Amino acid sequence: MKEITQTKQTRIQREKRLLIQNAALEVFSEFGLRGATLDKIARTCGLTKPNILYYYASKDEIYTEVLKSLLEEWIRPLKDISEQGDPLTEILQYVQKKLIMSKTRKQESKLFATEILHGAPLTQNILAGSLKETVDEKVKLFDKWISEKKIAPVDPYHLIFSIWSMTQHYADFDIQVHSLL
Amino acid sequence: MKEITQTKQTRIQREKRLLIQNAALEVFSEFGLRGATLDKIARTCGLTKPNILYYYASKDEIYTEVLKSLLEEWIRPLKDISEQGDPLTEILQYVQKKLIMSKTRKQESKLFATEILHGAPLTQNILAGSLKETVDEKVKLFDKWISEKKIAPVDPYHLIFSIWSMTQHYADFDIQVHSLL
DNA sequence: TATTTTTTTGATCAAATGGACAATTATTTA
DNA sequence: TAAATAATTGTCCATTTGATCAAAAAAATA
Repeated sequence: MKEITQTKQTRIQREKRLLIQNAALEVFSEFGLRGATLDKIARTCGLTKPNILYYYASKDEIYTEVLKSLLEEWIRPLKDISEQGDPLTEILQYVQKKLIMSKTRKQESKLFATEILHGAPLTQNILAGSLKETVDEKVKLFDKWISEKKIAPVDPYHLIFSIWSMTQHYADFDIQVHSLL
Repeated sequence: MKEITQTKQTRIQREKRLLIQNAALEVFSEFGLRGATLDKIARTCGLTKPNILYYYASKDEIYTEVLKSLLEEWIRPLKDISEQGDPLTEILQYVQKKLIMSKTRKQESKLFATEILHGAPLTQNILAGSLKETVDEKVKLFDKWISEKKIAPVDPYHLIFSIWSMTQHYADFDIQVHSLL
């Protein structure tokens, strides 16, 4: 199991990697990248530290993987944005979906928030990397809407980014916001 | 300089402590509590590590101190809230002031954001500790307004907390929000 | 200026931590 | 079932890092 580029994963590999990812999400979201330790992750998922490093080359690789699947999940509802619909309605619908996700997935939300607060270099890498194709399609659509003056002229990446951060925020401070208004 | 409870500080102590605090704010806001190292703080302010530990007992103490002065600064405009004025107007005025602070003090803003994301146990300690008296007065006023049904029945601490987090958020995502709207 | 006090630093320590590796065990596959 | 492959773990290592301390240097004080 040296090559990650292997096409086939064994059953055990799938299971254990998922186990590690879940534990890592929990630990990273609570302690941050630097505060999280391999020992904590290991303890959380009931594996040994070397065993974890058998599945992932490094702590950073685990973090990247977790963040990647987080972004993949968050990008998924983006696909539903339709060129046919009204731009504002379509975007608001996406916001709505994202809002629900933020509420039900607090840990992911928190991890992402920490990430953007620290400059989010990793997020941008992933967006420009493995998720590029997925995002590019909608970015084009946003650009089209912009050129047609249907929405304000913003960097589409920033637009997606903003939606994420804003919905995340409302989710995090859900209770306070509600009790206030 | 063993006793921190000393009433008199020397000129050097005042200078160096401030120097350390500024460096610490910079490093903590960029790397977080656990990501920040004494070496980084030392390098940033041009002192040696043991020298820093001559002024502060521990890394945690530096962090607490930085957060404390941050909270002190943020609480200051709270005092201007007047019992005579209209509750909503008064609170909104405070929000306005806080918003300006968030914009001009990005580092503090970021540090606080990281803090609340991680549950903010330290913030609550400080609020309930050394800043208690300062806050208590306004908390009473909020409670009064609540009993008079002039504002919604919320925990006043939560109210202050909410204002901080919300204004901080708008400050952090200033550019995106502006380009969006 | 002599003495005392404060400040600074080089050397060092212990604990934590990411990671390596060989040996062992479990699982697949032929 | 035997051989090969995959998975697991105990042990160990190097580095980082928070913290200590005694000795030296600087500053304040008498």
